[in-house]
Amino acid sequence: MDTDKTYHARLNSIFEVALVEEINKSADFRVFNKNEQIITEGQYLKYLPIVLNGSIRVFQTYEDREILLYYVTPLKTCIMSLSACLFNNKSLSNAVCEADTGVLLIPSNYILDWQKKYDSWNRFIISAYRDRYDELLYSFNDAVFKNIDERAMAYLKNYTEENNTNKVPLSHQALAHELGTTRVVISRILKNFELEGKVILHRGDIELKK
Amino acid sequence: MDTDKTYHARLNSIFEVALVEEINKSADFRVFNKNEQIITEGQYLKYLPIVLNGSIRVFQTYEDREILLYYVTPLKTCIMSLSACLFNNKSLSNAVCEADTGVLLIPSNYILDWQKKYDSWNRFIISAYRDRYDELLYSFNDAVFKNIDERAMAYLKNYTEENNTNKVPLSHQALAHELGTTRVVISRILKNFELEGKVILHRGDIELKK
DNA sequence: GGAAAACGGTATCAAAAGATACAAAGGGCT
DNA sequence: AGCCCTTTGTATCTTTTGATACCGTTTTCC
Repeated sequence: MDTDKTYHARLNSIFEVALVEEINKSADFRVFNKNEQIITEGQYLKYLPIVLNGSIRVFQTYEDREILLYYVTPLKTCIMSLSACLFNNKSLSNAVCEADTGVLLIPSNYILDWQKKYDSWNRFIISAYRDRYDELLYSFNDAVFKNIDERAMAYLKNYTEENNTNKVPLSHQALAHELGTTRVVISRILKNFELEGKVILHRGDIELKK
Repeated sequence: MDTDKTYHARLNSIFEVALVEEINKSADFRVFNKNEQIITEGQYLKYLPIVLNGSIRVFQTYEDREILLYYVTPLKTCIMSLSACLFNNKSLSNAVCEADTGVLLIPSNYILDWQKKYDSWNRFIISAYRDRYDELLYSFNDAVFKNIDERAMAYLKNYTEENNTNKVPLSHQALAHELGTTRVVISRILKNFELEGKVILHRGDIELKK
């Protein structure tokens, strides 16, 4: 768990000093447990969450299906919450912790306030939207123009690069879910990758060979 | 073409009075011709466009393919331009007029300025991002979870509802492009729709039956 | 230890979608 | 009228993906 110090240092790396002070004054810090549901569809929100450590999975449900939107990782916020807060709408999505997660809760009335006072807050908010949009656009293009095996390999490569490892700790089922397909399809593809010498399969994780 | 009056009335419907005055003082109004390219990939932007009439198609190119992002319609802005302006990055997309189009050009230095002064501007900017995100999310889910015939029908229905007509003025080729597939596939699907009595096909447009 | 759940392998069949090729019709232009 | 380009119709073949079923192994939990 974070000490107060590292948590300050982190905020200072993206916000101006005066804003960090305001945050410390006005925001609550809360820790949620792994698998705890923070937000449920239909709920009104009074706080904008900023993750300090851990990770939150954000998804919608549609016709019994869970539609993964994104993960909120440290120093990021959740644009679905932002939209809901700002326009005082019901949340359209759910948020569940992937791990024990420390979150700053910004009371929603400060959002527009800070927009008016702090450039760094403005950039933070806009970047949040922009980054999610780019991410989604990328996924969309992949989904429309690429085959699943390419998408799967891209996912594996991306994961290993971002997390600086060569093992992706997902079951076939979980990977299928990430890509919006079914377990059998993923098993088939991964087996082919293994035969081609591109990966080594273990129970519960996939090892990417160089 | 718009007179000054209707153009004022339009801005007043979304912005506070003081902001409309600032816009009139600081922004350029320009008219572009149909098929004129306003923005090219790689270009730096000094202005944020707000469309007053007409329509702008925004797209990226990737491996010889044109990837349609969205259309900018009246009283909307272009979030790709916004991102480029705000972070002083090269534009990642192209913008071409679909029709003769009147555009307000906001010098980029005013964007953050107005964020600090006007609630309505804040909401305008955030809504712009939110709406595009929602739009793209919707398309993404369709692409991943639905068959092309469903997507095609959804497109037709959506078009006729939004434009209050029962004819969609697109060639099969153009519709294929909208949905990221090929002409033959669309022709096949539309022919089926016709046999099922759902549409009537004409050269250059598709008529949706009730 | 034993039952239940999660995980992974694999075969078979069906459906969806893409690729290619060719023909015919419509519409504009000289 | 004659030419050309765009649009549409359609057949054939292949590839990709999904659906279902069944089995064996590993893990988890009482």
